[in-house]
Amino acid sequence: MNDKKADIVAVAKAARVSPSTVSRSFNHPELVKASTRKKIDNAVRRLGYIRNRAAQTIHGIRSGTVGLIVPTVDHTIFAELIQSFSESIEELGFTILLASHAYDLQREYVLVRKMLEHRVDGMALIGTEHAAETFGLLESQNTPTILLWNYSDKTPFPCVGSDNFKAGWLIGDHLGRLKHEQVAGLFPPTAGNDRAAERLRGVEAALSEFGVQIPAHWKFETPYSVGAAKEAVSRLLKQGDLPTALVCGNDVLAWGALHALSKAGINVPGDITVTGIGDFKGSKDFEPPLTTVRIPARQIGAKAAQTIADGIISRGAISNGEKVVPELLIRGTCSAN
Amino acid sequence: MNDKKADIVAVAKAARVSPSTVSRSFNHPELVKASTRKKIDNAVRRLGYIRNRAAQTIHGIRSGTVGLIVPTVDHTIFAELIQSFSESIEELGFTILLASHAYDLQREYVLVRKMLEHRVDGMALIGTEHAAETFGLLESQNTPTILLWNYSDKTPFPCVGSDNFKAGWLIGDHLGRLKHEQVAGLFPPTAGNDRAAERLRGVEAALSEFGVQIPAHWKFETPYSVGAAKEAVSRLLKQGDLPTALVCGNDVLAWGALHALSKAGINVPGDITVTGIGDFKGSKDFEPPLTTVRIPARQIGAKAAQTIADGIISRGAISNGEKVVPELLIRGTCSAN
DNA sequence: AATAGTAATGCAAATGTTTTCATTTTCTAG
DNA sequence: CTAGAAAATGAAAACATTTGCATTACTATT
Repeated sequence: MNDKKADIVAVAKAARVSPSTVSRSFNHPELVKASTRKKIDNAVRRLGYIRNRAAQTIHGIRSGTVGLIVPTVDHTIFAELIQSFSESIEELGFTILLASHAYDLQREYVLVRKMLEHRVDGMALIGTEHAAETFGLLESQNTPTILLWNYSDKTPFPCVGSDNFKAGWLIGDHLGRLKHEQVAGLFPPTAGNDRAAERLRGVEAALSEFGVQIPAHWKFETPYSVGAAKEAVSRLLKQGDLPTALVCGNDVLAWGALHALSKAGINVPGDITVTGIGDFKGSKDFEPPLTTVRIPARQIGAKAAQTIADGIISRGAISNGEKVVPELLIRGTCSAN
Repeated sequence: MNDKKADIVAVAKAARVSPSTVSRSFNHPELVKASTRKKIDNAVRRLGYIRNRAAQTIHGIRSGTVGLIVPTVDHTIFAELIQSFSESIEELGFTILLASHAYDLQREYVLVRKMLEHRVDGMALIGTEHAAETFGLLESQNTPTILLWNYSDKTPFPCVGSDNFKAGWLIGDHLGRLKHEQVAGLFPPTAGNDRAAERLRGVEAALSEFGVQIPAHWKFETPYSVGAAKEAVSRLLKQGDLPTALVCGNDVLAWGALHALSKAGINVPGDITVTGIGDFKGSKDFEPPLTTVRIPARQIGAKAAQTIADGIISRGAISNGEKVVPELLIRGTCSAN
């Protein structure tokens, strides 16, 4: 009986009104008499009718979706961001179309195209560095777009994010003040990752104000993983001489470093100072608690959702984004030299 | 010039063919002459035309989207799963619609409805426990649906997941063999979380075969977070007498426990044995490395994507799901009593 | 009781595609 | 060359909605 399709016209028939009235009763309920509305609601329930967004979208009505493309989901950084973005955007009545590009900006372009085919109402991308075609495409379709996580004012679309240079700088400056001169660095690959690149620049800039440099043999580039960081630090330890401080490009790398040091019986912060960036979940409760820079993912996600929703509703005219301020969190892994 | 909309008919006009031909050239290129195809491709490029999925979907053509609803994105467990599911499903030509319900099954129902409005081709949900209406809805629309992460054969839809009871059992059994008799437990809330509940049951079942029980004052229920676990274990330590083993419902809780013990100067595994479940990223490289049960998130995600895609393509007739076997990983945090 | 004004509804066109069927074009072979 | 087959294209209907405009049904006022 109900394994036939349930259109709006089936509903109309069942409620003994015209399809137009049914449609109106959904979209402009104030225009239809209460008693009629009740008849329609009953019919809807009886037939198990579910509205068809696709058929609405065709009329230039918003699709109610927002595209979100991240490098990967399973880095703590992004997971937290996605979660808060998703919560807020749902709250605002949209649904997320999600995809990941594994730091391949060409793949990102393809994904953006795909989302545009789905007629997303807006797009959110991570970072400020993207293929020129990606920007071009988004501009030509004038899709409200927002850049997350990093901040810059030289981008074609507004950003909601932190100043990653500043984040790195805070660490470098802190270490400088603590009189560290023998500093090692552990950073993720910077290709296709403007966030990491900026942080490293920031650290180095601040340190150089104190006349300190990270020597080449103490610069380690490792993938984003506890294991890789642990292994890299073990390598560093084998080199013999120990730096007095180890700067890590993000908290996950710092965790790995701390494990390696713990394994080697080296005391933190007694023998060596360690810092992270990001203040991921768990860093506060690490033992010892990790000194790091807070980049408030939840706040960025929520603000971004709000901004993009505004942009969608006001047809394209997106407000100016927001620069959220990174904050140095001094905890247990640092000591003066 | 191109700020007008770019339809298929605009393209047709520009290429001097009929809309039908343009459509065909996209969907059945073998039916249109190579030279014509080239003309069309040029026109497409010139006008910056992007296909409209919504308009296709209206014809009963697949929307190319799959809904994925998780309790939350920012738990390591789910992040890893989402990532691999997303990679695989993209590979197969679909895009994910993502939402989270924060362990509120009623909210989940609402989200499923919303996704059905978007005419997702399939749905993936976490766990086997869902609102009756949710199952009813999915059945009545006969949307290919798959249940992830947990496994059971009493569900209306196929599952791809692990036997969480077995996972818990492996831990309990291992501890029993190691002759532990004083066992404490640290578990997440089990309401709306069949996975956690099953694991706890499994642990207790295995222990009881050795005549061991977890006494009430050593049962701790804490939210999923390193901080909460750390705090709970600190409380346990204050109670005075120490168990010989501490079973944690998942690796994150185990991390928190290890930090608390480290802080208190209690040696693991010398003074106390600690176990996790899940084998999250980082557990292997913890110091000491965490004994846990591997539940292969990536494998589950990939298999699930494959299964749901098959189900979609073969119109509903979903194959039988898959039970992936949990595996005990004996690492550094356990010792015999 | 008639009229004006408003509230409620219906009709039909429009939205951007795909697809069936019919028609035209091209090719092959006799 | 031409018949016939095969290949390529086009016309029009269909898909599930929304909406502008026209119509009908009420309500209140005289």
